[in-house]
Amino acid sequence: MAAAEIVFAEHGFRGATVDEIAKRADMSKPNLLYYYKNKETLYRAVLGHTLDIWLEPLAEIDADKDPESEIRRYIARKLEASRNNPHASRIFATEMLRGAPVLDSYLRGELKSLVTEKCAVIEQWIAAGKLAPIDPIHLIFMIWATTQHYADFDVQVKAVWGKGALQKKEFDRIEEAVSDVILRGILPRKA
Amino acid sequence: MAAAEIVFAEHGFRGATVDEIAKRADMSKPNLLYYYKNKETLYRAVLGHTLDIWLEPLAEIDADKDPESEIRRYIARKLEASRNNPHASRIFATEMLRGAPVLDSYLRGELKSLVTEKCAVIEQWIAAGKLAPIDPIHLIFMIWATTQHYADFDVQVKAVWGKGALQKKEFDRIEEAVSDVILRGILPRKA
DNA sequence: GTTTCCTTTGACCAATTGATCAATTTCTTT
DNA sequence: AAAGAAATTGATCAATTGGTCAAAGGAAAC
Repeated sequence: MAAAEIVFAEHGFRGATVDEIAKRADMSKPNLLYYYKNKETLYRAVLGHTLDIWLEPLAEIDADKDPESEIRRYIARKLEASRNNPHASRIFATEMLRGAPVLDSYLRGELKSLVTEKCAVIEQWIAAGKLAPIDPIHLIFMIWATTQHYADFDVQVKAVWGKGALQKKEFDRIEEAVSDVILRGILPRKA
Repeated sequence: MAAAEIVFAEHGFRGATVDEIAKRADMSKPNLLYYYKNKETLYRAVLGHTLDIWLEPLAEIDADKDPESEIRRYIARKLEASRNNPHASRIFATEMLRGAPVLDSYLRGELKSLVTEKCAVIEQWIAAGKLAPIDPIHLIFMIWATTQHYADFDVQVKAVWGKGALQKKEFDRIEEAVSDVILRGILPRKA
């Protein structure tokens, strides 16, 4: 699974080869296909693991708590997930790039309902004057985009930022910078 | 080229097949290879086209003008590029995902210098009290991430937002939402 | 020790892949 | 219309692909 994650993340479903995955897992190709009957089964297994990581943090947002801490925590969690599991993030990206043939129903179903639900929470916060009047869905997209960027475009970030591998230290700076801009952007101005 | 863009965008370099590109361009495979001697040459040609679109908007940021209009315009331009050329955006993404073997030197060279230059501009604005003290590079990353998200994760956006194809109307709403949050996030508060 | 079941693999298969080539068609130039 | 250049393709190649299979290896049960 770990080997498959790496290869699928780098080359997408079609670009990945069963042989490369097998070699990376130090086993023969037939042996790999003994546990997963074909490439797609393996892909779906990996993708399933990916989804859990992806979905979890959003579900935790609590309407009863205060928006600043909730959103700050959400951004932190998302960045943490990107750091701890960059391959999962990238596999998700390749799946989206090819039009999400496998995840399509998940997107329209589970994910959409969860997002709708959390959008309502944000609207509630806005109505209570705790947030500036923004479009909730784009706020969510912004957080997704930004946090995933550091995993998916890791090479670009490293090259342009001039850092080597991004360590916890770098991610802490990222978290601070991202949270600050977004929260300043959505919290109502003091009277 | 247009056909190649589509196929490379969907499946990445390794996942794309010369045959599929040829068929999409209504020509035979040998005929395609008559103009581009191999798959990689074709890929590099497409990628070159991509880069122009990618780099251009950033270069336009002008230190002498006011940050609000400059950044608003940059976001608008980036979103426009994502809308007009979603495949370019996606090809760039697949290239990053596989570790940028082709673009690596570009990232460390041309792109890095341009970013460094524009970071200095932003620092200048901050020093002049025209912007809140933020980390310029993360602001740039945020803008890149967010604007590209709507092209690269198009399926996800459509599925979750519940829209069909994203038209100009949708992109106008996106532009407004994104610009508002980011600008509120970085402009200094009125005294 | 031997039988049974799970695991592993080398050899192999058909299909697909990127790429070549000779032969043909189409277009340009005269 | 003839000659030459450019464009196009069917046939073909070796290599790689996803996947199968029969046989061998290893661990647990008896």
